[in-house]
Amino acid sequence: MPEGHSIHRLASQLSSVFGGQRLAASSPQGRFAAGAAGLNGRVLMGAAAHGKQLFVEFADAPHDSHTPPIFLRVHLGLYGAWSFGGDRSFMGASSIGAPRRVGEREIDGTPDAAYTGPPDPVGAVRLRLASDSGWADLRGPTACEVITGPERDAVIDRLGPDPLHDDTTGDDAARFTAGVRKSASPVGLLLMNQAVIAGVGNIYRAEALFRRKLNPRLPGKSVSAAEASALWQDIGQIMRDGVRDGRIITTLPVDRGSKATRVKREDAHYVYGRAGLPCRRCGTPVALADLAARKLYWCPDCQAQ
DNA sequence: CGACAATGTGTAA
DNA sequence: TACACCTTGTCGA
Repeated sequence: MPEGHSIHRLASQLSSVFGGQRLAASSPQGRFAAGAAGLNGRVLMGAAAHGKQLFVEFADAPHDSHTPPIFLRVHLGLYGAWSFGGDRSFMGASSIGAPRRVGEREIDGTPDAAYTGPPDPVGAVRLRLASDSGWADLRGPTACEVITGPERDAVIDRLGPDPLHDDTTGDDAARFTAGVRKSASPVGLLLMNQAVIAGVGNIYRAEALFRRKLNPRLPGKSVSAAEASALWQDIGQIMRDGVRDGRIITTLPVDRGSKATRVKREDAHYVYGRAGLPCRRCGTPVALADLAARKLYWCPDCQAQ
């Protein structure tokens, strides 16, 4: 799926194109008809991400402080995606979510100079949001529901710290470090556990462990506090890069085959999706194994321990 | 056209 | 550990 960086981009996009506006909501596919009816005609107040969870806040009126807000909770799962279109105010990504091919960039949008309204829905559109100036279509989410504020808080409480949130006090880093070091589970599993760290998926898992030279099978309790902290910092850096770029690029320029400014798809990662290909650092073939029903990639030499 | 894989998670056994 | 979920694109027959 879209890992945490894509969900943060989505939250920004939804806030910037729909914030403060009264929206029409519908479910062309029909599977979210009741939920869409509950959102229809409400004002989108803002959107926020926690890990891979997206929360969109709706109010009855722009400055209504009497009626409690309601929240749309969306989890894209493995293949969910949003697409956008509209006039100049819809500049930015036109598609965020599951890519056509692994490593593909999220697609840049071109504004429609003479926007007259949303197109006929293509495929299975679970939810369509539309303002006077544009539209957003949601396809294939694992979760799509309307919930209350306390229900949203309960979802967030079950999640670990999100490395894309500001961590000015260091509390989040400390929570992550403690979560790793108290567990006998392999660190490669812990990074995929959203209660330990929210937003990391299979690509960031593989790439962060390579960059820190950590063996994915190393038990969490064997990771030093200093190394856990460095891992947290590095994940934060590569995920912030992902938010900026709209794609996951974890290689340093020195480790890429091409010197081109535009990073080629095949040069974007160290180990993810590179089973059998030579490691960019040492030339050893990248290994592949199944771990908890997910593909695990690592360099047996660079990540020997 | 069918089979299959894909940045994921929840449930049952 | 398996598979259900349920969407899209790709690849092979």
